[in-house]
Amino acid sequence: MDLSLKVTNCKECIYRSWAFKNLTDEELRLINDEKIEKYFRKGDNICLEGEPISSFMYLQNGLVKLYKTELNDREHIISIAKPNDFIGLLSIFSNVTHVYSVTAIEDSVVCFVDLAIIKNLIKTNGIFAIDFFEKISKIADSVIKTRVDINTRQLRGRIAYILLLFSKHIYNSTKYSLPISRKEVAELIDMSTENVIRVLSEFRKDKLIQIEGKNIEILDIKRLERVYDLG
Amino acid sequence: MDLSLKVTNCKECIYRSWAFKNLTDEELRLINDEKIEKYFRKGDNICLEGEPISSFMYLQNGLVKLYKTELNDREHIISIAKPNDFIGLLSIFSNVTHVYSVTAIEDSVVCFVDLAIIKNLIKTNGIFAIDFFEKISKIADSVIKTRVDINTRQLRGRIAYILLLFSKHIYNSTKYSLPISRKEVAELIDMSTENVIRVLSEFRKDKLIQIEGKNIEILDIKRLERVYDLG
DNA sequence: TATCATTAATGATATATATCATAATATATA
DNA sequence: TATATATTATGATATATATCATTAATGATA
Repeated sequence: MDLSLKVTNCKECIYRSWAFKNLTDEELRLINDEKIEKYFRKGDNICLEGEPISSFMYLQNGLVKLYKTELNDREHIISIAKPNDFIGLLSIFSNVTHVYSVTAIEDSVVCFVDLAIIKNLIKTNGIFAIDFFEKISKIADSVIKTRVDINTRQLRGRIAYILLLFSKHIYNSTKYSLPISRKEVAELIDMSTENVIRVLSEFRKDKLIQIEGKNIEILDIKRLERVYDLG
Repeated sequence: MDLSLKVTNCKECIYRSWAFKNLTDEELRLINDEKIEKYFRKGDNICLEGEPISSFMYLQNGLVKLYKTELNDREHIISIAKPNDFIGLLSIFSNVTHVYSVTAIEDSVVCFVDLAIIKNLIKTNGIFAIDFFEKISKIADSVIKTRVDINTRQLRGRIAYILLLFSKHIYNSTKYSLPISRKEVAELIDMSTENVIRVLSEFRKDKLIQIEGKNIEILDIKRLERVYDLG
């Protein structure tokens, strides 16, 4: 799909029903007129840590990573956002500058809506406000849960977690192409790149998965889930 | 202080100016009439994972821990909440049951306000809605940041982090009584109890801190910060 | 006060994980 | 296409951390 050819009208956006369902036609037209839809190639930066926040960002298509650059300029991935996620997490309310950087890990489409418009909708449309916060809270809550789930497990449990995450929550299939490198997996679950590779090889030898480069196929999801549960 | 003798009027509550500043007298009276102020002794449960959420909970006084019980029924502490924090984090918008358990680690006072009242204020008072989310977002954001900061460091850096956290963000002093056991510190930063004790002893030998049971005094905060920065 | 249970402390050992080294493969770039 | 660069892969080794064992200290309870 050549994303650069597609322009979406908010009214017809398949995600509208979820995030922006409680808007009047008038309010929706306002967003549609003001929104900017941008296309990013894999590897493109969407925003950088420290830059001022001016827009509410909504991932319409693709996949992006949210990450921080540590003191030793190692990168640390906080989470992977999928279509329908709000990319800026809660920072848009709690900060004036971006707390994380965001980069496309697949070709992606991001909708930018001026923050002032969103804030004004929250002020003037109470039903929208409640729905909006419900949505944004779920995403933030799941980021916290993910961090805890990862931290309380060791290598094998963490790798199992990641494999299941992509399978269940992102691609909805036991067969997919891993969108990030082994190094990025390491940055996401706080382990060394070598050990990510090693554990993946172990899983292959154990017939839990099949690997060919980026292509992953989960062969025994029940056993993989048990590896995750055991930590 | 015998907390059980004190009852606070919302209008005079010292925290009101921050969280509930944009309410009319009428709205404030509604909260004041409906709120329930409960007193908890150290060790008392305030809410348990899985229980239905019916109130918005606000820590007026004391200190509490938010934690999850893992499969192996080890407890894992997500964060420590201090006066002025919203205890339920974002779950009140994203869930119908509590995602974490909350227990007092010092004698504490919690205000319970019926969720329906808060949600109604969000719907009808736009300025309040914005302020409220700003506040709640900051707390959730800082929980995420803390988790990342801890996970990207190893033992010495993590212990330094905890010592500095209590000093800077909770007690505002380099000398304080640690409100949690070594075991709970371990549950908060994902390391073994023995190693928590060991690293604390190391820090004592290095003249970074002085310890007498629960009493901690940071002797060289600059060096302790460097230990944290180095990871 | 005596007794029990919990917490703190420390050493020895086992295990988990990171780092270093090297090679093979894949991917980008000129 | 050739060359450089990054990624994947695996083994050997060093380091970090957990676990086990034991004792001391502290706090709770009768």
